[in-house]
Amino acid sequence: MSLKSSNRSENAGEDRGVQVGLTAMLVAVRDGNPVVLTIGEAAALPSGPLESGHRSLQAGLRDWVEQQTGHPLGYIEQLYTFADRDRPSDEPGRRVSISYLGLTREEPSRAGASGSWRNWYEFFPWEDYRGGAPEVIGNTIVPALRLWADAAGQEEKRGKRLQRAAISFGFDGRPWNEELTLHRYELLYEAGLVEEAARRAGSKGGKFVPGRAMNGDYRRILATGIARLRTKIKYRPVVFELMPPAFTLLQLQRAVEALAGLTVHKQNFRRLIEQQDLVEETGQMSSDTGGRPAKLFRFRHAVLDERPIAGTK
Amino acid sequence: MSLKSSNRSENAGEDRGVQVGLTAMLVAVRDGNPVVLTIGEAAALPSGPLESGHRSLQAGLRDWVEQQTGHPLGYIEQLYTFADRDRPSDEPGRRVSISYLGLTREEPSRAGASGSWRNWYEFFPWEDYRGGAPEVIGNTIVPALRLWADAAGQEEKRGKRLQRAAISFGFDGRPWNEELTLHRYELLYEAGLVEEAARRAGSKGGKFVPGRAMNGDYRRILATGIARLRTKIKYRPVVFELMPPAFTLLQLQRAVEALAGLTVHKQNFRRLIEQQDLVEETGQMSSDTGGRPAKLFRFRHAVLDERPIAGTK
DNA sequence: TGGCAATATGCTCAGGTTGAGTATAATTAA
DNA sequence: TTAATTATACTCAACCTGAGCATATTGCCA
Repeated sequence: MSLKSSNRSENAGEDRGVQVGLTAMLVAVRDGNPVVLTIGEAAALPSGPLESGHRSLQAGLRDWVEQQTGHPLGYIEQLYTFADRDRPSDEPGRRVSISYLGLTREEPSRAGASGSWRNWYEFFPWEDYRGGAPEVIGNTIVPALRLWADAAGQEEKRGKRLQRAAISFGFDGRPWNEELTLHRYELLYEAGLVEEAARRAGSKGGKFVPGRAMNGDYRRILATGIARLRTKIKYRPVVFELMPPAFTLLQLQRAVEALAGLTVHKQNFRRLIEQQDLVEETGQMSSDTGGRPAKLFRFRHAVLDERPIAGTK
Repeated sequence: MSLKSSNRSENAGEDRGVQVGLTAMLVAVRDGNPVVLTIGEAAALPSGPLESGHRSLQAGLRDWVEQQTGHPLGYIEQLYTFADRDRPSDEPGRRVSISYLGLTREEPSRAGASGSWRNWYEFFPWEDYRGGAPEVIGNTIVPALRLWADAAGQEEKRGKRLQRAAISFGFDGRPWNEELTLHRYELLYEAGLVEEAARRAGSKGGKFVPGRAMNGDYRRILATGIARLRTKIKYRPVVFELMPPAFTLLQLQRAVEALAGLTVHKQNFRRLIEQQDLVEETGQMSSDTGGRPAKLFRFRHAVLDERPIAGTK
């Protein structure tokens, strides 16, 4: 491989190495809402550099999250790796971030715990369809995206922009697709409708769509995680990572709805869960339903061994 | 964040930075078989370090692949990032690898092209179900996995191992699931049935399952890419990245079958493709079918803009 | 005490999707 | 001329899915 050595001379930067950062999006469900663990006024996610003392990427991540939030990590999976796009080019070295999605039962915070749990719809108000189409879409987003489409020079480009916007946000007769969270955020970013985009462009101006902005790429990581989770609950029983040991079917349904940002048909939901043998009765009943008492169920952990696909779809 | 500074003193290694490697699994379909681009006697994949001259991760990857193989990259997507597990702990610094999947129409190699295209079933002979269950599964793999299960101490552990093996490889009455490629490779690795596992453990011995081994984690990356592709063709029209500009429906079907390692029902396949409007007639006919001439089709690129989900399932 | 609101739970049904097959057409090679 | 090979149209039963109706238990309140 003579190529390597010939190339090396041109790029002195290589020897300096690269800063590798680990970032976690930690999710729980609280009071029927999806929440994420944030630090620093909800503008950042728990994160820190990969160090030589870390035995693995996941071990490093656990280290940082526990140090910064006092919260232990349960189920985690890798989301995406990217080179920071907000990094000024004159800085020495560069930064690569590896992001992870973690699921947990949100327990009462322990000694030394810090950070705050935020409803993820604070960051993405347009993603919550549980009460029907969010008003922000019709009031603000669609008009703004129409303006953005009109700003395209040629007619053809205008049509493409409009079509993409309509598919992403479900207007002009198109259906809402809850899995497109990342597409939607990227579209808003491209259209300059989120603060992060203006920040990067250097321009402070513009009118932004509602929704709390974050530092760097953090909100993008959230969007990636939401999209991943919304896809994954359909074919893997990951919701149960977010549930207490015993729960009613309605509680389970509410958790799924919280993540998906959609309501589902109650009877069909129960049919789905039961015919897949995802749960078993504990024998107990819950009486604090506000109506007829409900059976309590627990997750059948054996399904993890029994079948490669099983979920809430 | 006082935590950071307090931590930094304990880990001098952090300042040295980390070597970040970029690795590509480049896929094409040739003569109805899936092929991957390898270098160095088919024991490695095109790869190289991220350098400061690279504007992005993808740009860096393109650089290395073009230098090492002379082949330009088309469609690419990120696969997974991992810290090398074969790295001796006494080496300074550490290495992080970011792997990508690339799809291309395999064109006649250009000037300066090197590397060789290999049928991916050379590396995973047990993954090709197109001619029915591969003999290697019944002859070699199942018996070896039964021995491995028996070697478990307790009865309960033995049962779990056997169940996992049966699910992965589709025996004991369980169906074959072509998407479990990565699970299968990891199971064989855990059972010590692939050369890479023995290499890592230091032991040279053991009898291995047929299939060409590779250096480092390369075969694991291949397994990840195959699994990703087999999942993805079902809901995104990525097969067309691998097809020539015009093709018959049977050629398209053969490409899908090559990737999935399965045969499909011809009439139903056509129904699926046509009712999704994935293709349009070119008006030409192909006469070298060996039978009745077939209409030639091209991919309707507009579907990429029209719908978020569309594929061969 | 009786009615109402809220929830739980069982069942039906129409429409669409899917897997598998039959039937027929148009070529080439022997 | 026949057989082999591929293309293409159509059918059908089984299953899955979305939507709704009906009834059962509870707490709360007038």
